[in-house]
Amino acid sequence: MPDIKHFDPDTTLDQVVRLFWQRGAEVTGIADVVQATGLSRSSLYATFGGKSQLQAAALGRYRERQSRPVFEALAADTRGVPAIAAFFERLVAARCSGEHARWGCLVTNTHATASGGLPEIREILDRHHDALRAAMRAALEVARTKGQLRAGLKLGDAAEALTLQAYAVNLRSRAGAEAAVLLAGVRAVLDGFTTTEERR
Amino acid sequence: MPDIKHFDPDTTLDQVVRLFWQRGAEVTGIADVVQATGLSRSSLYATFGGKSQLQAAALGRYRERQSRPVFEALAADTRGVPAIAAFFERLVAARCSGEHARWGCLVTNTHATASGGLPEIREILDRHHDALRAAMRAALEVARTKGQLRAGLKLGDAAEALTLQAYAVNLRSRAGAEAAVLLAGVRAVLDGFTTTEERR
DNA sequence: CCTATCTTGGAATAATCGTTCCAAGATAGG
DNA sequence: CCTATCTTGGAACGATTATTCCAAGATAGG
Repeated sequence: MPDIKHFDPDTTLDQVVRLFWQRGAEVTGIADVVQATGLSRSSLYATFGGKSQLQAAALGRYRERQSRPVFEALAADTRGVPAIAAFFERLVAARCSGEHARWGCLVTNTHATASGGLPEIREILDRHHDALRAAMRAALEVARTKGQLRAGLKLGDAAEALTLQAYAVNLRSRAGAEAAVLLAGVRAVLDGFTTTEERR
Repeated sequence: MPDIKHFDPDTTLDQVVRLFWQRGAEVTGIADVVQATGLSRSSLYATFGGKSQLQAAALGRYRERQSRPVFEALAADTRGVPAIAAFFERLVAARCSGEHARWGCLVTNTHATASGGLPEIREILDRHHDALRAAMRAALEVARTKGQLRAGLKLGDAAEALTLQAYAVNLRSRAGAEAAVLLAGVRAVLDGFTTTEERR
């Protein structure tokens, strides 16, 4: 009997992600969302609830669409250290050029905002962190079996270090850092983890 | 002939720094500043100008009071690698415990906000980055003369990597990361830069 | 076609945003 | 003490904030 939605909530959420990602969720008003999506306040609130819920939904969508594919690609890449290197090369490229250049990472940005203090949001941040560290560790474990890693390296600590490095790349890229500089920093960390003959 | 200020702009700016640092500058309103400092809007605007200028002033004050002493201590510490280790130990301690626990770093946080896009602010961010990297490099150069660093390590790249690592520590600490985890990550990076016998 | 039920557009809400303005108060040189 | 000049308190500004509400529109089962 009832009416159905006159829009697609999925594509709407994608538009919201772009908005929050580029400008920042805190400074993006509902009016901006209304204008960008073209739909009315009623539909917006009926579908997503308040702004904080919209923010959480956008963050989840970002992880799903942007982060997860890359994390899975890293975990599935069986090359070891070159897999990690490739991850960072693609990361730096995405952060410094293309349509999302200078946008940083929505998850990373959220860490620094007031919304990052909300328990609901912080749980997402932690899940994101665990996911990236796990993918890093998986790649490192492959690297170890291939003898690419220096003796005595703790894989958990190394995975944490590389994950932190990724955050910093996201952060500095937003301020306009050069790709070559970021890549050189990452490479220095990675080289420190590998055996001498494995570096290139 | 004229009247003089009935308050001390210096202590006022310190209070503003605390406010912007803890809560975030974007979500902190002028009303909050008025309440925290106890002075009126008139005095605030007459002394500091608008909010964006107040933000820039607070950022500069933060660098002066919080960052500079620590950076100088790092650059002046002649122990080499232990100096860098000590820097990070104090950093993690300051970020995870004490009165500023979970506040992160005002400069790091600003990277992720919309204000970080303003040319005036971005220049401060870049100066901060250069200052920390220079201090790191100075410590690394001492370390090299002491034979603490592994052969082939590029000091500039290593300094950049450590600087990035510091940003990430600031970021993750705000989301409640554990000190031990952060320290283990940092230590992994640093160990990768040092000679085998120098690690501990 | 009718009607129950949802959706939609858009007005209206109260609160808060950064900023401005002015009269009243305070100060120090003459 | 007087007065020129700055500072201060606080009201007021229009714009924007997130959110609510309701009548009008749209849909699909009966």
